[in-house]
Amino acid sequence: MPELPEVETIRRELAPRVVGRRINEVEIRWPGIIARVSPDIFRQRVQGARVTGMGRRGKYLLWTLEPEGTVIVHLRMTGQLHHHPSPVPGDKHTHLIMRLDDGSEVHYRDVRKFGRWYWTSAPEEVVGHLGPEPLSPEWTVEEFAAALGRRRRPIKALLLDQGVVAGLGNIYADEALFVAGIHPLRRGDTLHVEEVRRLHEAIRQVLLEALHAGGSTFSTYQRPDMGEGTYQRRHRVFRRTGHPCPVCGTPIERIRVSGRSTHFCPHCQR
DNA sequence: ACCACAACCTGGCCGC
DNA sequence: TGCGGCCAGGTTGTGG
Repeated sequence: MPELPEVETIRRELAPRVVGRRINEVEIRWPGIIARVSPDIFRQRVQGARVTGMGRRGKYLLWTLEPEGTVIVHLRMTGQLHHHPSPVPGDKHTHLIMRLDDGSEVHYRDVRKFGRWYWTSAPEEVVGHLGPEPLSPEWTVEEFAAALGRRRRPIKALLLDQGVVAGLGNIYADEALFVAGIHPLRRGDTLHVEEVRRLHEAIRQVLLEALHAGGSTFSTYQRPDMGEGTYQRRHRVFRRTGHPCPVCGTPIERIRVSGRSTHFCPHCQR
């Protein structure tokens, strides 16, 4: 489940291989992954364009094209991007192949086909609903507090709301709440200033730690060079139900919050 | 405005 | 061994 650290890792590995290259051909094997425009239009707009930059907003990867437009990719649950120096056939889960002008290929694999590819001349129409970037210095405690202060939903649900802050998913929401010592069912509007400050810092800390580890690798996430992230080894609570809390030893509990499995320490997160 | 839940998909796992 | 059913979780859409 690629979240911000995984998408940023992918961006860093893919960009040097792709930026500056011309996209000679786009092969779409599963048209359902193309959103907003028809697969034919997508192919027309992308084929022949040159990639001049690769950026990220939240969990979205943005490829800037010349002469016009932006390709935006969201990997959702199981999407993977791989770069191959020379042509390979792909497998039954390979749904899109880009052939570049140096003979290399970018392959998109997605077992569950939830991921989406966009072409747009107005990226804000796709990513404009996103809240601030948590690793940007412009994301302040004050802004975070303002986004939480009026909300009655559980803090776990608010962290997963991409309009509150962009890029957190189930893993890093649970990890950040643990580091901040906040119970996932606390209502947003009941957090004290000090707790908001701790959570703001915890979010940045776990995202940066994960980024330095190359993200978390489960069966469904791989880096473009086929390497693996290692942050899953350092998860404190996520998918560690019954294991001892790394701080106090109390068994980690699992509950459902807003329909999502949620892991926490009942002693450290009251 | 708020919330719950289904839908999108498939593979892995569990129990029988 | 095989089969049915459930679960995983990001996002959108629907309905209460």
